[in-house]
Amino acid sequence: MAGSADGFVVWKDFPRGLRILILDKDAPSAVETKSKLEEMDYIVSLYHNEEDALEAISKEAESFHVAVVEVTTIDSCGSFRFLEMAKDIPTIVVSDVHCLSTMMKCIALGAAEFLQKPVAEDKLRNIWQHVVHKAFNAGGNELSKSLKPIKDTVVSMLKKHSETDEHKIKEEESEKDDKYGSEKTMTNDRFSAPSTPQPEQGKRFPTNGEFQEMTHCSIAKELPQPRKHSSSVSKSVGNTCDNSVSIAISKDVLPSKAEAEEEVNSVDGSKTDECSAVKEGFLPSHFHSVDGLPKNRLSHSDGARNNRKKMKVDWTPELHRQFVQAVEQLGIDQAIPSKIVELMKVEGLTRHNVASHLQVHTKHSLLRRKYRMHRRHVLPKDADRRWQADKDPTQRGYIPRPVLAYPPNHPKCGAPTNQIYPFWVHPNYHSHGVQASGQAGYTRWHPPPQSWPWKTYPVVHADAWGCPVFATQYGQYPMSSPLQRSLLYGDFDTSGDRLEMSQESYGVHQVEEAIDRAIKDVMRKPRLPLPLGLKSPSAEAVLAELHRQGICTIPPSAPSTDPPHSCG
DNA sequence: GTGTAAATAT
DNA sequence: CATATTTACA
Repeated sequence: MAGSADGFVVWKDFPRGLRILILDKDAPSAVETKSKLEEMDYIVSLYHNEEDALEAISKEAESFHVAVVEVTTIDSCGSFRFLEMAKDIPTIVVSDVHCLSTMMKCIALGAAEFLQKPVAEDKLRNIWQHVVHKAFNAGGNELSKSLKPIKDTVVSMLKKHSETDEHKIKEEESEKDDKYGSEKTMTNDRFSAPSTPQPEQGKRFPTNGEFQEMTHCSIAKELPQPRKHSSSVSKSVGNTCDNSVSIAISKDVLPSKAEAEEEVNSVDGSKTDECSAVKEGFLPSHFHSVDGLPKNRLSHSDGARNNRKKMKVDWTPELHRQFVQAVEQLGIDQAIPSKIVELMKVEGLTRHNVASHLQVHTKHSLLRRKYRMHRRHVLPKDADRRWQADKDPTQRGYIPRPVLAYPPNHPKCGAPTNQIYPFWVHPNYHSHGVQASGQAGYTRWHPPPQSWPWKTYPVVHADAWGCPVFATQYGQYPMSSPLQRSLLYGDFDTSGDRLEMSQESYGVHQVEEAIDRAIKDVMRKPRLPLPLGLKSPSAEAVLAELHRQGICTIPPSAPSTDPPHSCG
């Protein structure tokens, strides 16, 4: 059944046509198994004694892709012998024996899996997995001729695995789905072999208290039989809903070693889902360390569900990190989804994914929202152009921008910062805060009243947030680094990002974080009617929070609030 | 394509 | 129940 072209053979309808050898003395059950397998389009050869079986495989090593042998309490020697002799063929042992030691022995002898009889149809159906496994783990050198095409096929499928393949796969799936749905895999007993390396979303396996960066597959929950096995890499066949292309390999790796190994990789074309299968770098290495950027990986490897439904991106700290980096590199006014995606160079990650992420991590912060609003209204104008003009990507990827303000007291803010924006600085600020703190160089930036961001947010009503509290705060602190950075970092642990933000943005970061929290805090307590309420309480809360955070730079700008001047 | 808000899934 | 993601829209 294997499409026979030469060189790169692609197995059409892959599992179909796989040759299976059955060694079973128990005629009845063996015959039954045989017929079942044949129904599944496998080519089956049944042998009743190891002699014949061994002879068969010895004659032509390539004759079979998988072997299914029975082991009985009475006479298991033959089977054991077969196991020993047929190391080259993935062998599944089926048996009535529930003896752990026997099972172990079989496995030790090389059995790919030990299945209790009666063997569920699912197991049989997915028997091909062993072949694929073998194909990918045989170690490129000794890839038998029969395995080669399989590997090629799988790789091929994984590569494109886009629309095209899904069709075929889908067909098969559909027909299987039905069956799966009704047939409960009878888990024979607690000793039953590990079933299917289920594309199980590698729920993170905590690794030495460290971060876990493993493949995280996102699979739809439509798994017929959501069985969970933690076996990350195993030789087992079971029911996989996604036959064919989803080989999810989860590995427990130490973060540090991350570099050494390739991460998930995915098919680039597909926008909805990708497969991740990486092992020994067999898969097309879609990764490329990007300049500057740390190696990119899409941690959210995803079980490529046949149904190109939707996959969820697992924003692991790592991924997020990349995201942040991209954003900061782009600079605030260029940090748009599409560009971020590009920069991230994470395969499979879509613009949408990024957009969402961006949204969340920004929405999260009212500040950011304000910024956005602001940007939207202001940037398009000349102010924007001016900035754009200075654009100089060479500078560490940042786009230098006019310094608008310095935080009067913040130590870290003295350094020249290249990205300071006149964020949501309320007009009043200019008359109060600026003056007070002597921000001489503050650019004249008076956005038209209508463009004030917070007018849109009842919660952040101007009356409430009127510069006194927030605007002022912000006016005080320079956004020394891309705003995103701060905000984004605020959401995640920044432990590893210090490098980047060390000199200039650290303080800012804290400030923003503090403010962010304060806002959150306040908003959580809707004591007063939002439209006009927040004012006093919010100011207090914010200030308090700021203080608590050690931010002591509260300029004398808040008319309604007693401006705490400094603290420690 | 972008930015949001609403819907949903977790 | 809150958060995180996706989907739908402007």
